[in-house]
Amino acid sequence: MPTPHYGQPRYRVIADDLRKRIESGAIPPGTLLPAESVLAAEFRASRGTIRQAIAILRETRLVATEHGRGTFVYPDSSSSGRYVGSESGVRKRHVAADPELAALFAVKPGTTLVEEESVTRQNGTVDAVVKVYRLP
Amino acid sequence: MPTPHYGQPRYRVIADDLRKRIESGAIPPGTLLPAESVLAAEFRASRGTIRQAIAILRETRLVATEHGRGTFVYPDSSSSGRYVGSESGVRKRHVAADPELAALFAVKPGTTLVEEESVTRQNGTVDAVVKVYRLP
DNA sequence: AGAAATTTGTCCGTATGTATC
DNA sequence: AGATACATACGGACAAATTTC
Repeated sequence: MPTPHYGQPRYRVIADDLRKRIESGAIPPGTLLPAESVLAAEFRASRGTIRQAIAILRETRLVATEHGRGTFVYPDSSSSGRYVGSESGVRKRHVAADPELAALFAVKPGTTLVEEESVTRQNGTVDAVVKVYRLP
Repeated sequence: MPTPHYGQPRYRVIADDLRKRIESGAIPPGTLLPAESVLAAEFRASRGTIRQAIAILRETRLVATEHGRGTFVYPDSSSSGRYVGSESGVRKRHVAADPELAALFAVKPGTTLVEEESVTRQNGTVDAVVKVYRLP
């Protein structure tokens, strides 16, 4: 079989499919994605292609992968998985205020806050992660 | 031949090597990197491994790749870190890395991180809470 | 405690598609 | 048109971390 990738490449199509499953709640936050080998069988794609798809979800911070464990869906990602910054490395999302933040902002715990996350690097390695919380 | 990758994986070693060539000026800004096939021959690695290495440099914004053309060295971005030292009350403490922070810092979840928290106010009311995470 | 199974990580070789020169 | 270079995709093999038995 040849390798035609008309329009979108397969790994992007697969990534979109998985993203929809996550945002729709079909794969709830905090749970594991099916193993790469399982996804490969389901999509009839090679493991490498599946890994490319998951890499996209990882870049957008929709999931996190751990060696030997699997790929987890991040908490939050179901209803407000928006990625604003295109390439700037700044990611904006809505989070619920924990008791500490709630006290600082003088609101009830659980109130929605805006979190802006940016990453600074030095020689390619992550130097610091900065999170800024504000009221919407 | 097996596939032993003691210590660092090959693609990271190759990425470091290329990064040094760029930072030393051996590959001047604006010029092309050798083609992937050439690098593959030089490092005796597969093209896939070379592509993994270049992907790292791309994430760091050290190079940019264009389809059919090649991989260019960025015209120097040595932007220094911009720091706005707020004024007051910087609170420092140790926290355990959640999966997301762990992934960013490339450490195991649970690893100790230093968290610096500062609060900016306007007329006494909290405007924003800034949290900076670093490795100890 | 230890072995086996599972899962992700790395690496290779090959083939083909697509964009640029 | 032809050559060159990057992009996508496959399949296989082994390494390393985790979980399960």
